[in-house]
Amino acid sequence: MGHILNHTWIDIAARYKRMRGYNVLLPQGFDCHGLPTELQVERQGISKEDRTKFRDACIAWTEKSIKKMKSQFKRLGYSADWSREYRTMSDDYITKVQLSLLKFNELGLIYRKRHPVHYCCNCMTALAKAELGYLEQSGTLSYIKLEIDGKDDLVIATTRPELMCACVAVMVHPEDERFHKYVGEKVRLPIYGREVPIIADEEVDRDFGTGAVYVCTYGDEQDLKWQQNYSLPVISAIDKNGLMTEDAGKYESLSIAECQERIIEDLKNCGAIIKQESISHRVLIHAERSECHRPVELIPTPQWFIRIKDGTGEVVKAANEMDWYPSYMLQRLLDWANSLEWDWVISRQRIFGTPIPFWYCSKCEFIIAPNPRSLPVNPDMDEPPVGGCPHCGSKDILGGTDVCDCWVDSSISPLMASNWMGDDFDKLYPTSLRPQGYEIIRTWLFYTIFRCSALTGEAPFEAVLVNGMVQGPDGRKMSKSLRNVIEPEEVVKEYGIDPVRQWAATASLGEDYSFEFKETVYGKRFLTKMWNIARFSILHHSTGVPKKLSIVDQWMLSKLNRLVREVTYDLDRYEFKTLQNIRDFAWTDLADNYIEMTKYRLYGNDVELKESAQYTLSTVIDTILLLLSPFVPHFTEEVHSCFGKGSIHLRKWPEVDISLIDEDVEKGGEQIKDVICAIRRYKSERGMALNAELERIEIYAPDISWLDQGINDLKGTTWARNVEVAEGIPRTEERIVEIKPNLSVLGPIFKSKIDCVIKALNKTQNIAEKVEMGNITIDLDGEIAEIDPKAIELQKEVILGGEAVDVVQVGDVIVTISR
RNA sequence: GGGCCCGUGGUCUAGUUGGUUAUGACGUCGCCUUCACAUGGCGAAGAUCAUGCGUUCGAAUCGCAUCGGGCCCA
Repeated sequence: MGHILNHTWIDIAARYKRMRGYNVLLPQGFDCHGLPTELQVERQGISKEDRTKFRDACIAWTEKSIKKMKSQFKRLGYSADWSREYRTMSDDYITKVQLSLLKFNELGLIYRKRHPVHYCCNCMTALAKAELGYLEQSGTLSYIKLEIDGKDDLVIATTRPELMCACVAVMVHPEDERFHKYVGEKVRLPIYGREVPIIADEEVDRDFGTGAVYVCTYGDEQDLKWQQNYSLPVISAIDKNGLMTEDAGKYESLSIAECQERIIEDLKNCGAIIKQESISHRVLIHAERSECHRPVELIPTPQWFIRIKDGTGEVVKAANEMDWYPSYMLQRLLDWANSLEWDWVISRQRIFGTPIPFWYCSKCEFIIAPNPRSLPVNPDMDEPPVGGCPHCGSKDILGGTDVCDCWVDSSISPLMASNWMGDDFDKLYPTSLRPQGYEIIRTWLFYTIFRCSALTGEAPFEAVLVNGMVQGPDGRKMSKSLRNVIEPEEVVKEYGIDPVRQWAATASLGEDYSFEFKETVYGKRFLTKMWNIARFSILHHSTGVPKKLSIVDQWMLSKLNRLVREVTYDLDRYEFKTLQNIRDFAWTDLADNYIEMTKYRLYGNDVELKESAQYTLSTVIDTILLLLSPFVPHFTEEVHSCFGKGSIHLRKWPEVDISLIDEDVEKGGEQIKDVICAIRRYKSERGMALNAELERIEIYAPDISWLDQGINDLKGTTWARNVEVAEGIPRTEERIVEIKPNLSVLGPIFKSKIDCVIKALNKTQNIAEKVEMGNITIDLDGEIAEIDPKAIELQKEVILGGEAVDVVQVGDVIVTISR
């Protein structure tokens, strides 16, 4: 459903822009590489031993998924330029990704360095964060005494004494008075005899253990952070087989558990352990998407990096120059960019991905890039591009099995969509609009702006459109365990795709949105209603231009043009929920009011009146279909074909005719409509048929100029034999029940005295007369104040004057009805 | 712990340059076969606008705090 939301939005935008005369390129590609696919293939029982076979299985699985997604997009009516479809696993795409990395290397933005990865020694594999989980376990917390200068000592608490050999510092809290005097000193490690510094840092938890903690490379991610922040050395205690390294000294080659047992014994023997207690703590394990559930180690391994930290300034500048919908989403990117602490680790120890296209010298670590003409390359299989290291001459040139983080692929997709290195690139780049879920602003969007700007000198898009997450009908995140997952297929099967598109259109920018069946129910009902409106219109369709339009026609056309103006304004801002304005107009203004008010003309014999109604109705339905066509393309195409005008999707967006928008006309039409509605309601309340005849209605209003023009409409629509319109009030009495001061006018004038003003107005005698005379003065504790009569509205109540008529009141219009 | 966002009738939702009676849908209830439409029409009930304090003549709307939820990050 997330894809449906996102793709409906961009499709509406594309269709709208095409109608506005733009030559739109709507590309679609598929991001193929990544962990989920590998896990799917593993689940099929295909082993990673044979990397080529495993990769082929991933490709096959992905092709199947793409086929399914593509058919979903096509069913949606997604108007992509399929001839430009790209797939990140294709040779062509891989070539461009590798080329982009070659260029980054020329710019000096690529480097190789040891960096810890989460590693499962049981499965012998590096893990992504998505595969990790925490397990609450009981363990032993050991209090270990460390000597300072041979005279004083400091006690730390740890659950991992076996990592002692990798200890590079001891941390305390800067405000912890117990340790003030030690900060800057060094402690000596027992058994190893090495000295490490004592450092103060605010992130130390003073309440845990003794308030002093040792940093090992690496016990956990906090250790990593401290190691980086204080540029501490890195010592590896554990190898990929889960055995202690030579740095562990006499414990070398022992397993982690054996080492722990032995070192505790040795520490006890030398008196370094002063206390042990059992605690419950969280242990990082290989938990998600796996049955392994064994603890995970952080093991320093050579990784490839892109130097990104120094480039954040340019990303911030580019982001600031883009249009953001909604605007506040820019803040997320800026916040992330400005708080970036590390460079981007782009290598992954996986199989299904773009190979890192570099070799390196085993002696001097010099990075060796292939000739761009030889791309795509796979350093795992291909011969190195040189016989010896250009830097030190060593013949020992190594490739590797690392592949790229999948964001490396997708972060050049705007270049791929714009045919990078191709002949029309300058015409297509930068792209206009990027749709995006808010959850990957800090990854995809950030990397994309950075990479594309670095490669072309220009930001990849002019505007960013951010959507929220789709939630289940219960308002919670869709998840299999909550059993609230809705598949698009089941919804489409029941309601059709256009109601689903309507659901997507009414979501707010950047906000989470629940999928609800009632929305598609409403969407489908609207289409049924619209279908019937269209059917009615076809019966009365005419292409003739009338000599004269009635007040009701002018009212309708004014409201129609106002609608076109509003919808155009909204769509220019990607406010797709403006669909609701179109639906309200079609249902209420057009179907309930205009059509009902014109039936008497359409079925009548007066040719002139009939022609003007036919013309107006035809114009309105045609315009509404155009406005709806980006939202419900299948439905509008079908209806449009019934009018015999070819494809609606080749037509232009309606122009606003400002000359037809007239506030006075609208007020007049509204008054006629309100009277008619009141009489329909009157009939309904009394159980009368709407086409029941009435003997006579008399309409009284302060200003009858508009009602006078609508007298035929009033008569024809209410089925009254006689209609009279008169100024003033009928032979009834009216009483003022309430004075309604306009606070938005009087408030700013009188401010805190407004309460006194209202009281004084309520006390004023003959207020109705004074309002009509245009002269109101009130006494505010001796101070005389003048009030503008326009700021006062009188609420009147009509009292029957003894005659056998019913009275209906609409605003300041009074209608008497004789049955 | 940090950043951003959200909290409006039973459910979902519109509305934030402060201003008169808070929008609509779904659901509920009542009435109506009417010449496009019963997949419809007309009407009714239903809201302490999360809570508290503040700014203001006036707060769903602005500020602060609290509670609850989401996403990303640590």
